Amino acid sequence: MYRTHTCGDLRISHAGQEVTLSGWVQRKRELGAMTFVDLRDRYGITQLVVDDQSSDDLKEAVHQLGREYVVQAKGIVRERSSKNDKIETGEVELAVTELNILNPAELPPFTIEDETDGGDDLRMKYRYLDLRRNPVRENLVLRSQMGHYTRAYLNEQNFIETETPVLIKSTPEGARDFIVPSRMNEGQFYALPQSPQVFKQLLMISGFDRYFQIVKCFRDEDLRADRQPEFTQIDCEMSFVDQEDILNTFEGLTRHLFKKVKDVEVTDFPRMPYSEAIANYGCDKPDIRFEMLIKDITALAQAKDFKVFNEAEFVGAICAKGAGSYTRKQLDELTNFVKRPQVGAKGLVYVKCNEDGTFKSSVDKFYDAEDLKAWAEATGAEAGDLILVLSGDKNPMLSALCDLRLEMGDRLGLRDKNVFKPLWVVDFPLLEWDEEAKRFHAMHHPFTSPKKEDYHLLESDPGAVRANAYDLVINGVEIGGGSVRIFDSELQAKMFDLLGFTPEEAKAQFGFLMNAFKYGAPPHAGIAFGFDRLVSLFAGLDTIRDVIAFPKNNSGRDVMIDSPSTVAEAQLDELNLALNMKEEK
RNA sequence: GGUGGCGUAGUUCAGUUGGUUAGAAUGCCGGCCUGUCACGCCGGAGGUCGCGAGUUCGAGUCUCGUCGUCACCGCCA
Repeated sequence: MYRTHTCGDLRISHAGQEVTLSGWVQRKRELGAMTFVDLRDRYGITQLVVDDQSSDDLKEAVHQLGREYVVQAKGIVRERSSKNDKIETGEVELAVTELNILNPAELPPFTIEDETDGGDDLRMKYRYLDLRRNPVRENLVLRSQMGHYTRAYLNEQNFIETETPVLIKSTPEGARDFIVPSRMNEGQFYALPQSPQVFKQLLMISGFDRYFQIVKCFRDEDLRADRQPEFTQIDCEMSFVDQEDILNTFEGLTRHLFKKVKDVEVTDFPRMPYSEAIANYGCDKPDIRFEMLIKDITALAQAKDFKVFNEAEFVGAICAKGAGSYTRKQLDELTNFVKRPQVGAKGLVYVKCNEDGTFKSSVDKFYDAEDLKAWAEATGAEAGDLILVLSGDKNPMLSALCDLRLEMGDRLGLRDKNVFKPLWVVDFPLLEWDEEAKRFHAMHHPFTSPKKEDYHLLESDPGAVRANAYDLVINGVEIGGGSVRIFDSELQAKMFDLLGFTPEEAKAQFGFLMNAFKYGAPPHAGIAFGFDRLVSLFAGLDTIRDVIAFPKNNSGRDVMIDSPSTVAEAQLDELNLALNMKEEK
C-alpha cells in the first residue's frame, strides 16, 4: 500500500497514528539537526520531520531529497510544537520512521508554485508540470464539477446523452473543416465535426425528444485567447418546443451551475433584440454589467460647421461617468486607443462636463455651450462626466464605440469579475451578405428557421428577414447560441436556394437530412454552450487555455508533443496522398 | 493574410545617448544552523543578450530580415 492517507487528510485527531503518505517534495528546510519536508499531492501539503533521533540512514535519505522527488513516508502523526495556520494540515506533522524515494526528479524548469515563475512558453512545453500547480489544477477541477452538474441537471430534465460520430462529412457552409483521409476509400476524406448539428436534428426525427452531449467540436480557423481548434460544447436539442422553452430550460441550467458551483444566485435573464444590441452597444454580445450606452448624435453634431462631423455618415457618443477630470495624457491614451488599426477610428472628440456646469471640449471652436449641453442631454452626461465622440461610417464606428466602451468600462472598474450579468440576444438576422462571395450565407447555420412574420420578406428582401435564433451572453462573452430549426423539407429547400445552392448541390450535401424530414420530423430547436468559455468565465479568466488540460498555442501547435508534424512517406503512400507544398519565394 | 508587444543567467526581470569585465532577485550547488514553514547566515557556480546580416572604431542597445511567443484585425454556419 503506497499510502493510508493523502497529504490533505491529517488533522490533530490523527495524532499518535502510524500512517503512510506518498507525494512530491514541494520544499525542504534543513536546520542542521532536523529537516522539514513539505510533501505535496493534489489534496494538500503535509510536513514531514526527520530529527536528531532519527537513524543515520534516514538522515542521509532526507538529505538526498530534491524538489519534485516522488517519495513515500511512513511515520507517526504528532502535534506540532509550532503550528502553521496557513495550511489545513498545519496542526500536525509526520515524524518519519521510514522514507522511500519512489522516483528521483530532475530539477523542473520552473518551480511548482501558485505564483509561477515560468512564462507561457515553458508552461506549455512542460504542461504536465504546470498542471501540478494549484491554480491550474483548480481550473480543471472546476471544469470537472461543471461537467458533472451539467449532466446531473440535464439528466434530471429527461435529456438523453448520446454520442455522435467524429468522422463525418465535409460541408461547404461555415468554418473550415479539419479533414481526415480514408485509407479504405481512396481519394476520399472524412471531416471532423464543427458541431454535431445534423446528427442532433436526426435524433429528434428519431424521437429522442431531448438530447444532450458534452462534446468536442473542431474548426480550422485562426485562434484567439477564447478560441481553440478543438473545443467543447454542451450540445442540446429538444423536440416539440419553441424558442421560449429553450430559453427557459437553459436559463435553468445556467442558474443551476451558478448556484451549485459558485453559490451565486443569478436571477435576471433579460432579452434584447439583435438590432437593439447593435444600436446601443455596437456589438451582438453586449456586456451589460454597466450602462454607458452608445447614443446617435449625428443630427446634433451636424448642426454646425465642423467638417469632420458633417461629412460623416454617423456621429456616436458615449458618456463615461466620473471621467470628466481626465488629464490630457489620459485623453491622448484614449485617442491612441481608438486610432489603433484594430479599432479603426480616425480620431476622438471629447467633451468634459465641468463641475461648474461649463464644458471643455476638443471642438470648442465649432460648438458653443448650448450645443454641447444638447450633447450632454442626449448622452445623459452630468457634471463630472466625460463624453467621447467618434464619427465615420456607421457600422465601423459602432464597432469602434463598442471597443471604446469596453475600454472605459475597464478603466472605470465597471467590469467586476465577481458580478455576472446574463443576457439573451434574440432576433438575429437570418442571413448575412458575403461581399467576397457575392451571396448570402446563414448567420447561424442553414437549418435556422426564419421568423414567421418575416416570411413575406424571403423573396423581396432576404437580408431583412429575422431568424428564430438566440445567443446567451454573459458579461460580454458569447457563451452559447442556438435556434429553432426548420423542420419542413420545402422551407429547407427554399433556404438552400437563398444560400445559393442548386437543388443538386443541396441534395448532395444535405440530401440525407431533407429525406429524413419527409418521414415525420417534429418541430425542434436547440442550443449549444461553449463549455470552455463558460468554465473560464466561472474561473474569472480571459483565456480558455487554462481550463483545458492540454491546449494549443496561438498557431494551433501543441508545443509539448510538437504537433502537428510531418508523417512518414509510407503513411502518405498508404493513403494515396502526395504533398504539393508551395515553393518558397 | 495583416497590425502591434515581447525575446538578456534555470526562472522573473533591470540594463542610461551606442562605450571598460552584462547586473538584481529568485532558483541551483557546498557549508553552518534543533521548530522551520517564502527558514536564516556564509560561500560558489551559472550568459550563443533568440538567430542571421548590416551600420559603426565599437552593438544587449540602432537598421533590415528571420524564428519563437502573446494580443488583436481579417476569419470563426
